[in-house]
Amino acid sequence: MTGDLIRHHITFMTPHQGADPASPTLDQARRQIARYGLTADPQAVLVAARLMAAGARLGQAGEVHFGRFGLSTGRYRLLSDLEDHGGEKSPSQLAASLGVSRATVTGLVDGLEREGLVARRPSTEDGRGNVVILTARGADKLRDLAPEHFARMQSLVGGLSVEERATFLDLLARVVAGIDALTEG
Amino acid sequence: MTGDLIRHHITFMTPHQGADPASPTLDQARRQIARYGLTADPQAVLVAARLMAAGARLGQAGEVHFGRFGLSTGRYRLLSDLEDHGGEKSPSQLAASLGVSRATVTGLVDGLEREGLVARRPSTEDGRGNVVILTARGADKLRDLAPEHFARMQSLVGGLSVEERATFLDLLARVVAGIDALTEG
DNA sequence: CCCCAATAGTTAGGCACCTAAGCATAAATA
DNA sequence: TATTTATGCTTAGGTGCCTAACTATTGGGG
Repeated sequence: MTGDLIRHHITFMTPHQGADPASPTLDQARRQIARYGLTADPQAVLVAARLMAAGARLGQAGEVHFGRFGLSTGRYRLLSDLEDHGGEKSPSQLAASLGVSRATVTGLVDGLEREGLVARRPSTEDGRGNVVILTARGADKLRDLAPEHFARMQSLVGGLSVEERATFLDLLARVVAGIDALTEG
Repeated sequence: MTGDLIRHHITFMTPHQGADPASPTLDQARRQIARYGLTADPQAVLVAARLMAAGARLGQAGEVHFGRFGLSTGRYRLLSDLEDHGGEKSPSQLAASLGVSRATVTGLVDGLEREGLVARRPSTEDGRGNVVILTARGADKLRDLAPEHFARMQSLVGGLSVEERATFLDLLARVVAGIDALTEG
């Protein structure tokens, strides 16, 4: 029962057909810019808006995807990161490599521990530290979901050729580099 | 990375130089695929993983961005959508155009109403319905944040030329179309 | 040697998002 | 017309993410 707490997310998400509600149009961008007499480039604004919308949709789809396995994106990433590092890591290290706060790691580990996929052990080196370890059940879970997981990841970008994927990867990296520009200043 | 919301815990991250924590590498993808003897294309998996990571980072950066104005991404989108439709719309319509559940709209409107940026009025046509209206304060808020908002949106994609942005927009749209493939089946 | 700053982890409070269940009212049907 | 079904919105409960504050331990400087 506890394992299904996340699963219920997958029932919803009626795939919107036709006009994507969360996908802004060039006209919208133009109108919004014109409304206040600004000089921004509508195309640039459109790309940024579409990107943010895509990110949100992708995030939700990711939750649905991992929900199939009784996991969430965050829990999967933690499990996977643990596996990549010999199945043992401190919460602080996990927070750093996952790019989330330590408080978030506490919550993720709480959930995974309830499911028996990881366990906490006191650190032998640091009296204040813990070590999160991947249990046999956790390793099994990763092994079981791997085939479907990777197949679906592939299908996500299946609409692009190898060359297009390379291009996309390059452009995406440069946009990601621009994220700081969005928050700085 | 994403900004001030997360920046602080980077400061106490182990002075680990190197790769962006939340950005997977090709080697990681290869290793994960090899671990279970799968046949997935590492490049495709990498692109998908990077995209999801980018989406998450972008979402967080967006929260930082809108946080500057005392808003959140969801609240801004609701306000903006309202403005685009004459400043008046029902919660159901808002939910549809924002691509979120009606329950989420209830929460967003609750918050915006507390701030005085929107107001609820009973519908004159449907006894069970409400109408959410943009208040003068809400319109002011949108006007005030517009210059900085659009400037930052532009700077997000400032690293790309006009042609590259067009290419990116096209590729992004095709990946978005592949999102359904991720959840279907 | 002791005190205090830095660090590890958790807890508390907040927002956004979800599903499911609860009301109220409207529309459709018997 | 009366009953059933559908729709509009809210509420309850759950998850992930955050910041800030709190506890415990480590370790450096007076």
